[in-house]
Amino acid sequence: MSFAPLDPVLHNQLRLAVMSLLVAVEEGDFNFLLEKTGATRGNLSVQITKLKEADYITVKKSFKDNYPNTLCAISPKGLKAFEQYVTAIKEYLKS
Amino acid sequence: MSFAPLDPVLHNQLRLAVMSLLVAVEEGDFNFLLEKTGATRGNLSVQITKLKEADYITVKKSFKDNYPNTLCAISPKGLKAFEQYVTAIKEYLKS
DNA sequence: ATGTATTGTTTGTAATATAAACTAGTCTAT
DNA sequence: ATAGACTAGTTTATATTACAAACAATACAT
Repeated sequence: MSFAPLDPVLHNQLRLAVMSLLVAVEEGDFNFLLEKTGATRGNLSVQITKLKEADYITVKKSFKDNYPNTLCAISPKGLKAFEQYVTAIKEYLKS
Repeated sequence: MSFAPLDPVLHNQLRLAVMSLLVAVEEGDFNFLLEKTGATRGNLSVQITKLKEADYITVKKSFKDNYPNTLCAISPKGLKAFEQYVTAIKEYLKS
């Protein structure tokens, strides 16, 4: 292979967008991610779960102004994976 | 959306690799792509078909040394799509 | 108490990815 | 000439994935 494999967890539009946002802000809640990504809630919920299962993000559930609030933050493992993904896909992009 | 949508035809590891190769070489046959990508023949066949159906590549079938030979080349539409994909995904990568 | 809004989760369907199995033909050695 | 191995792909079957619609649980408003 001339091409490094692309982490399947990250090679998804919405999950990659979420990770990109979390790398930048360090912490973001469900609505922040919802708004920034433009995703549906259902899809976002699923992809957050997948990122959490991969230990790429941490998810803290609490209440904010009486409403449930889901806080996401990137994990060290997630940051590393993101950086590796960036390196890997750049290989594909340089034409 | 802060993030431009990613062309689903290109947001696939093998198809992206094929396009990346074809952008560089302008013309490549099945075995060239097979070797460079490390894909299985079955998978490569399917993805070449999809790229052709999207009019991102042209496919010319002929015979070379008595064996069937499938020559792929990027199309103007494909080149444009590839460049747009590159632009779009870079948005996700700059953390 | 009834309706509407908020914040998510679960489920159902359709699309996708991939390797294994298959097809069609060619070369080699006997 | 034919059996066996090889080349060059294609088709298929299965498993996974993506995503939106439907659902749930609570909160707020009238």
